[in-house]
Parts: sequence; structure tokens; C-alpha cells
Amino acid sequence: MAGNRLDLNLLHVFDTIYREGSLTRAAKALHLTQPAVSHSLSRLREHFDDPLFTRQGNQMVPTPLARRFLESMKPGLTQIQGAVNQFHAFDPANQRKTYSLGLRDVLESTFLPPLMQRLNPYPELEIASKRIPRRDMETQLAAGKLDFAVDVLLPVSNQTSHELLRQDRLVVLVREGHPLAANTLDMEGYLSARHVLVSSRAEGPGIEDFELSRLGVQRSIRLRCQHYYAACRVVEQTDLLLTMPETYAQIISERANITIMNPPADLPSVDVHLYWHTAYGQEPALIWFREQLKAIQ
Amino acid sequence: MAGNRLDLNLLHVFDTIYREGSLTRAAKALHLTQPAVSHSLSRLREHFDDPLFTRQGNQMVPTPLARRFLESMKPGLTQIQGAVNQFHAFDPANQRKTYSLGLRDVLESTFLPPLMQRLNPYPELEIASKRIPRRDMETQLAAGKLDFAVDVLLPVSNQTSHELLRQDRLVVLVREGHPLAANTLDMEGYLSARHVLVSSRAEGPGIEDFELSRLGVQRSIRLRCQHYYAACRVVEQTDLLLTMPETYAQIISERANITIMNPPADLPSVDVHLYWHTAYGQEPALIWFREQLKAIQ
DNA sequence: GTAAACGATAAGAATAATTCAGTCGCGTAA
DNA sequence: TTACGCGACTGAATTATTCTTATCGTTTAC
Repeated sequence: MAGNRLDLNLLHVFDTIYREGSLTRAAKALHLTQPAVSHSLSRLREHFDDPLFTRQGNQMVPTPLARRFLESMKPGLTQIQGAVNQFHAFDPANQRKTYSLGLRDVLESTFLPPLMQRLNPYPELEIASKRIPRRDMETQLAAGKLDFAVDVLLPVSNQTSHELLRQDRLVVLVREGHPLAANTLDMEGYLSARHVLVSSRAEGPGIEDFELSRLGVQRSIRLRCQHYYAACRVVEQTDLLLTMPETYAQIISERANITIMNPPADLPSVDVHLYWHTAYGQEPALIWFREQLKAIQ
Repeated sequence: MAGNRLDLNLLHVFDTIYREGSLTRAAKALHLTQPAVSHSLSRLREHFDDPLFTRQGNQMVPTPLARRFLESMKPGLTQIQGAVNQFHAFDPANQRKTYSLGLRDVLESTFLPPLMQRLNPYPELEIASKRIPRRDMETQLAAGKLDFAVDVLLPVSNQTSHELLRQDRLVVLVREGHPLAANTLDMEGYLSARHVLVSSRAEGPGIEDFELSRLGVQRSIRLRCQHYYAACRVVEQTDLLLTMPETYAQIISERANITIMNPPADLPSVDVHLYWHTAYGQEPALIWFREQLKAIQ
């Protein structure tokens, strides 16, 4: 670019450096090497005749001019990128993007394996699964830090769209050879045994307990823990019963001496929803990815 | 730009093609060759998987998608370009830009010669002087079709800034050897002669006539014409008097057998103003050019 | 009907960008 | 304090990309 017209691609680099506060991290985000970003920065510096970013300790701090410039042009840049993303012909075959998902514990195991298998034909594509506190989900989606989140049904504002991905019914797990495994599980048997309750919260009942109390009965909790996997290992070695979502139960039982049984009553199913930011939802890349997520049953 | 991230510089090309409706004209505006623009367009076409512009007769008509895309991204693009222009280090030595001026007849001769002389050190810089109807001036400034306009004092909205460039007093021209040239011109002599009136309008008095009628006198118009140069040629060969702005009179008299005389009364001076769009006025390139214009006395 | 204008295309040239290799400065830990 | 390591900068060389020159095929206007 001769003359004095700025190469607009440098703006994208500028924005990324600003956001990341580091050339190395910016380079990673841009799928470039660090010297490439450094060269781009020096071109920007020459164009603006300003250091733009100065190194302070281990982060690149923007100068006042850089700050003002970013404020001036950032809205325009996001608008342009939005427009480009919205209209460009989307070819999943050679997209190079990192999709970031908000997945909570169990869902990693149930979603990621079939997802990665489905994404096999697209090697340039990268996935990052992050554990996000529920109250931050909407914020992160809105900020573009997260492309999607998967969680149970939650109250969200209308800037966040969601869709039912799957209904996971609850099943009961017992160790192989457990006395109750011989016959169909009835309520009497279910209540006679003691139970493991898995919950991320420190106290309070699980969703299955709500239904049980509605039926006028109560079970006895022997162990409360945070992860289903740990709970299964316990179940395998004791006579405790574990009530949990079927999908994850299937996965775990493949490698464990565990029997899956139908629950003694119609327990509520766990509704797993997919969440995304409404405004970004029309981007072809995200539409495509949403289809992929929905396609894994 | 591998992957599927669009080269943002293509957006500028896209915008220019859209505006010009022609690849050749867009190439000229971008200081590129026609094939270069053609290649850029084909890259855009591949990216959007859409023809974007189809040739109909001798103009490139945007497809619906192109139209929608432009609407989506144009505001962002102008904002970015504004931000870039506002903050970038401005080096007049190697700027490559076409400044377009709205100049009306006379002003071309008085402004352009000293301006071009002053701009000699900047060979990459181009000037386009256009004759714009007065009522379109503000629109064209606002649309960026015109960087500056020079005209007499006009009523403008506050989106247009203006500044007094020079006050041009009115002088009287007579042929060399004219009887009246022997002495100082008094009102009696002025009124005794017959006159040429130069006006772009088809009828009505000139500004000097307003002042004369305020003084209670009236002159006799023999010839009404549109250009001062033609008027001077007539004055040179007749005994007619011509009242006109001094600056232009000086220029013409250099090559003509004409004597410049002080007017017989204090005639109003012509206030020449420089006009520009307020919002664009802060761009370094325009600030610089404004200084150049003001510097030529 | 003919000439001029315009966009598309091919191939070569020039330019620009990336990468690689190496230096320097700074913060952190021993 | 010293040594180590991380991160940014620089320069040279390679690689890629874009631009240009030249030419063709259409279309349009006189």
C-alpha cells in the first residue's frame, strides 16, 4: 500500500493486540507468527507516527492515541465484520475458526466425543470448551467470548436465544449383581436402598427429589458429591443407587460394571438447551455450527 | 488472506465500484489499473459466491446481495475511514489524493494558478475544480464529492463551516487611452459612460448596482454578459466601463490594454468565503489543504 | 457498419508479507 | 545478585500475492 492509505487489514491486527495486550497472544488469535504481528505493528506505528503500544512488564499497554483511535474505529470495525460474516459465502470445508463452547461438567463427555467425530472432515476447525459460571453465560455470549453454551433450561433475556437440544430422561444405576437388579425396579425397592446425590451445589435436593416429594415419598441420601463419574465409581463398589441422566449413564456404563435400570416412577427429564447470542445467530458460520450441534443426537 | 477471512481492503474497492458504477472509473478513483480492480472484484465474487455486479449496458449494476451488503457495511466503512483520517500522521510530502474544489468561473483564474504553484512540491497531489450549482454545494460537501467550495457569502446550515478567504474590492476597468483614464474617476464621469454588466443570472442588477441605487444614482448598461474575460475584451475595444473584483482585474489586465481605476465611490467588496463540511473539517489532510488555500493571498 | 469503450483473462513482473534466525530488554526465581 | 526465560524487535530470504502489460470478446453509440 503505497501513498498514505492505510491497509485496512492492519486494523484487525490493531484491535487484536489491543484486546489481547500481547503480540504473542494476538499472533495466536490471528493464526500468525509473532514477528508477523510485530511487523504489522511497526507499519501501524509508522502510519500513525505513534508507538501505539508500549511494553510495560509483560503486557503491551496502549498509548492515549491508540485508545482514542480504537474508540473511534471499533464500532465501525465490528459492524463491518458483522456484515462480512453475515453475507459471505460460507464454506465449512476450509473455515479456520475457533468455536468456543460453554459446557458444564457432564456435558463435555456427552457432547465432545460425537462432536469431534462429526467435525473430523474439517481439520482447520478448533474447539474450545470452557466452564463458565451460569450467571456469566449471557455476558460471555454477548461479548463474543463464547459462541455457544449448553446447559439446562435457564431464564435468559431476549438477547439470548435458546433451543431444546435433547431431553435426557433420568435412569437409575446400580452395580452389576445388585439384588435390586434382578427384577424391574419398583418404588418400594428404590426407597429401600440408600442413594448417591450428585449436585454442583453444596446443599439442597436434586431434581429427582422434587418429583419424589411430589409423590409423597422421600429417599435416603448416603453420599453427596459433585461429579457423576466419582459417583459411579462408588456405585460400582457399593449397594448405593444413583439417579442420573441417561446419556451420560450410557457412556459411563460402557466401561463399568454397572446396570442401568428404568426409574420406578416417571421422573422429570433433564432438558438440555443450546444457548447463543441472538444478534450473532444469523452468521452463517454459527448457523452451520448450530446445525452440527443439533445433529448429534 | 487464506482461510475465509476477507481482505478488508477489498471493501474499499467494493464501495468504489458501487459508487462509480464502473470498473474503469473505480480504477481511476483508486489510482489502480482496470485489471487490478477486475481481479479484486473476482476475489470479492468468490468470497461472497455472488456476481455482486452485473454489466448492463455500460454500467455495473449491483445485485440485491451487493446492495444489502453495502447498506450493512457502508456506515462502518465511513466511520473507520474517518477515524483513520483523523488520527493518522499526515505527511503532505507524499500524499496521493485528489482534492476537489467547487470553484465558480472567475475564481478558477484567481485561485488555481497560485494554488498549483504552491502545490508544486507535492507532485502526487491532484486537484479537480468543478463548477457546482450553488444550491447543490452543501449536498456535495456533505456527500464528500467536494472537499471545498469557494464562493461569495452564502447562507449555509451549521453542518457546513466557512471562513472569509479574502475581500475583493471592486475596481473599474477602461481601455488604455480612454478619455476618463486621464484623471481620477469621479461619479460624474462614471455615470456619463455606458457599462458592461457581468452576471451569471439572466436578469437583475449586479452588486455594484445595489450600492449605486443606495446612493441615488443609476448607470446605463449597454452590454450584459456572463464572463468577465469576454467583458474585458469588449472593454479593450470600446469605451464601455466594467466594474469587477480587483484580483481578477489584475490578472486580466496583465495581458490586455486595460487601465484599472479606483471606483468613484466606496463600493461594497466581494467577500470570498471558503466552505467545507464541518464533520470532515478535522481531518489532517483537509486542515492542511485549508491552510494552503488560506495562504495564497 | 465501424470505431470506441469496457470488462475479462493470461502471463510475467514487482511488490509486499511471512517466516526464520538471532539480539536485546525485562521480569522472575534461585 | 545472577541466571534463566519469556516476549518483542530486527534483518534477510523465501514465499505469496497483487499489480501490470497485453490481448480478446462484447457491447454501444455514432
